[in-house]
Amino acid sequence: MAASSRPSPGLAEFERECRRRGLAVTIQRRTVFAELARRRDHPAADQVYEVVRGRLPGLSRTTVYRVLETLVDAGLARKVHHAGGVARYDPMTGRHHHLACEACGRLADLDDALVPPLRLPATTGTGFRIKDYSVSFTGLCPACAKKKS
Amino acid sequence: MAASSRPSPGLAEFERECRRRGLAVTIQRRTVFAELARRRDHPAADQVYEVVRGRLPGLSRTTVYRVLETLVDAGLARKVHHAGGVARYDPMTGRHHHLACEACGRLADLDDALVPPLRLPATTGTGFRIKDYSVSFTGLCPACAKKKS
DNA sequence: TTGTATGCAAAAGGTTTGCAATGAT
DNA sequence: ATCATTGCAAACCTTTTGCATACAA
Repeated sequence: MAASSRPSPGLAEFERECRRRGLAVTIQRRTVFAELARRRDHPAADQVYEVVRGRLPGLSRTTVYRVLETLVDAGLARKVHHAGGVARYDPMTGRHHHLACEACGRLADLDDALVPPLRLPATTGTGFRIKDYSVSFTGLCPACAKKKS
Repeated sequence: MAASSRPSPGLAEFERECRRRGLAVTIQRRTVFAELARRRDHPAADQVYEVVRGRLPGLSRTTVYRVLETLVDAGLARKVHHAGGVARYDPMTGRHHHLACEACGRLADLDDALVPPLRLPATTGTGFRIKDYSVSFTGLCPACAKKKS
């Protein structure tokens, strides 16, 4: 389906970016990155931890938090804050948008190609320098829409 | 300036809504509401607490959290989650958008009239039922833009 | 008077930090 | 060999919860 067609950066790009920044390519970083890149559901740090620890016994939760933060700093991931107060991570790709279910909090991606392009408001009167944008569509996910009808 | 022209619900509307829902109109609720309605910077619960306690000595932080949640349930405020992981509150009004500074986390409102209307993506292929949307413009606030140049 | 709302204190997440040990370069 | 990274445990911060008291209706 269109909303999940968005490509994510591969391991090759990950290693290149680490080297470029002088970051050690550790097994923890590689595995966390691979798991995040694979997913389309904006996992929270803890969700990544639960999966990756299966492959890396002895992995520390702290490390997952630190690696995710490192990925954000390196421009390989984004940190997003939606309902619930927990930070969620999004593999970095081009502009894309979100569908947020107001009933259950589920979050899905929406490809930019499906959203009519938006002219950036030229002058906001605030002196704000706009670089990009992202649209949050709110409504009901299929499961919750079904429940309500 | 245009971005701050958005009106917010007044005390009258607040009291009417409380009565309609059988909520007691307490001094705490009135004062927290008034403070939130006054502000355009999406304060966190703690920021509201720090101000309101000045007017209401003995006010409990817990109460501020509870009152804000009540306002959200009553449709008088919105809870928004942007950078930082702390919940921030927005006096409820019509559709509006946000300017988020990616350097300092500052958040400002942007009136819907300044953003070209967006046709909702009709079929997303996901079965999602879209009801509304909000655009987050990211970039640099005036202060941070200045620092970087 | 009756039941809701508040205040306090303690608990409950999620996330960060200090420090010694480990591992990548 | 050297410095960054990891793991552990404890600290931190925001938010929530239980319960007795106070207050609006």
